[in-house]
Amino acid sequence: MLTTSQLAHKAGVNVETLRYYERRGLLPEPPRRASGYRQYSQDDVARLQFIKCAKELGFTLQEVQELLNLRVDPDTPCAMVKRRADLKIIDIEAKLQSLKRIKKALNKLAATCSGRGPVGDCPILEALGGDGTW
Amino acid sequence: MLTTSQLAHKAGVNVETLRYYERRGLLPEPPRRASGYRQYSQDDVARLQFIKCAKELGFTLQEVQELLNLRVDPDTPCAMVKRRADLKIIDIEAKLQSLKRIKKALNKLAATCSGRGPVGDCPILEALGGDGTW
DNA sequence: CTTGACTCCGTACTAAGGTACAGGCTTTAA
DNA sequence: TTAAAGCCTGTACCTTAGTACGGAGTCAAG
Repeated sequence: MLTTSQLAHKAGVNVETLRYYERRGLLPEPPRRASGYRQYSQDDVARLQFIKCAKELGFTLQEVQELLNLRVDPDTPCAMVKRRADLKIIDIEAKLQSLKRIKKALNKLAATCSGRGPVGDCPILEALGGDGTW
Repeated sequence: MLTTSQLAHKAGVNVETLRYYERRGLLPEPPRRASGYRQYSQDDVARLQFIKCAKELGFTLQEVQELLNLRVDPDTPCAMVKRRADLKIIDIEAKLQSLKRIKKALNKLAATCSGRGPVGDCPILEALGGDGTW
């Protein structure tokens, strides 16, 4: 069992952030001691790490919540859960493509750099291919 | 040559956002007509699309700016540019791994769903592998 | 040559995601 | 057993990334 500050430390977030996430519904309300102190589990650490990670990938807290809530339960028919998951996958696939493209562009830039070739005003945009179709 | 609103429309952003990005230094100050009206080029469209895209991948405007400013010029030695580019690449590589992991987890969830197997409280976290090591 | 749409600038406001108190109980280690 | 450290709630504040005005000048179609 972890205290608030222990969880915050393990997950690398601020103590206040925990309460904020709880209010937002991203963290389930943990059991309390008689004194009212919160008692967290290891699962909460994993959950927080997932949240942090997803946030860094550009998901809003709203979206993170949707990901965490994707579950098969009696109230949401199976097909609907699957459909939602599939939509998220498409979303993620698009992100993957964009990231790969930027990575490629950076590699190209690094290569150009070593090669001492002439470079324009904004190599990163040029390296992405000047067609401008994002 | 594009007017402010034409550029905004093409790039799918608000007119005010253009001025904001200019203030922040994300968009170069465009040439002006005698009247003071801004004159944008196609390059600006590409630049904006890149900004939009990078933002959706979780980069802050600050980071986007750093990406756009990665260039080989007399004031920044070649090796330094390369080093910065390489750091960004590492950053992006980490994002790619995380995204792939989430995608995999979603696929697993979708499969579980079809299979009608029993699921725990938070399938997405379970699908990620309960080790909690992010 | 006017009238409605567009643009300018400066400033103020918003929304999301936290962060920081204040005041008051608990725990714990000396 | 008491003082420091930790935790509780509620509320206020902060930063980032825009958005929305207001008042004034500009453009272009009729």
